[in-house]
Amino acid sequence: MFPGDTPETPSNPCEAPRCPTLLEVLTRIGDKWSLCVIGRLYQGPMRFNALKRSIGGVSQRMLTLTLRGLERDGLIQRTVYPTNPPSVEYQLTELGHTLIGPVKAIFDWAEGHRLDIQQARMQFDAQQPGALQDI
Amino acid sequence: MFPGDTPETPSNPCEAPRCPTLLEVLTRIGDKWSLCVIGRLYQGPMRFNALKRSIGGVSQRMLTLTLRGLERDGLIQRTVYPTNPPSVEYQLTELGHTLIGPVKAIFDWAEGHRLDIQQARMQFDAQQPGALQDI
DNA sequence: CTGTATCCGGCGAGATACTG
DNA sequence: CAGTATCTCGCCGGATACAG
Repeated sequence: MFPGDTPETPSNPCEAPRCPTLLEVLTRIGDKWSLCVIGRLYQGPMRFNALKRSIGGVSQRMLTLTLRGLERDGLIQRTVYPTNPPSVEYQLTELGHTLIGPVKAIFDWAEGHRLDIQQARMQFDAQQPGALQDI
Repeated sequence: MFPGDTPETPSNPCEAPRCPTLLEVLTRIGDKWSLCVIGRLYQGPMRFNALKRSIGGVSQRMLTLTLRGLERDGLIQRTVYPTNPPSVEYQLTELGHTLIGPVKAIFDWAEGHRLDIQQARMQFDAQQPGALQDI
């Protein structure tokens, strides 16, 4: 990516540019809908429109793209039943299940420190002269 | 956010829409540069241009925006030394340090399963008829 | 050195219509 | 039901110029 970069193993857990994998994973699960999908499928297999209704607010297009991305990374499995009309079922793969733990760690951190973050934001915003109130 | 939504505590670790905090955190650390910054500051305080050079490939504008976002959330602290020319130092706050653990969990997962993901992608891409090779 | 201000191109994402 | 195709628009982010 950068000229002269050597693919050394990162000694730092956050050596992001040297480790595109982490960035890709975070980009995948950090987007608006992937976590919603994983959360829903965590409870069991689901069909396309059931997912769409369950999540709410997601467009057909974005749900399709999200599902394709997760499927491509091997996190969910897509099964087509050749009924009429056709039905398609999505479920977490084994790999997808292993992601739950780390995500939960982030989740717990976010829950545990949400007040700290809220307070930090309010304090920060209060110190800014003008042009704020985006939340 | 959605009509009829009740602010119940999520029993599912990934109930994202009900828990905007998680989404916000992931959006923050999931963006292209925040993790790079956190990774660099993990090793100690750093000045603006040192960060810029160290990360490489980041524009002044994006680095500034990234730092502002992290500062606003209370993850890093900005200290101005009134020298001439002025120097500004950034460092992780205590809150910022607590984020390292969960991020490392994701990092370890990404490292541990990168081959699985790579293989899943290749397999997925190989099954697609035409129009691929985006990597 | 450490930013802010401005311009602008590209793509992310919603809305809509159409297909098997 | 489960998608694909197309259009459109907003905003993200790079480049550049300027300021304290």
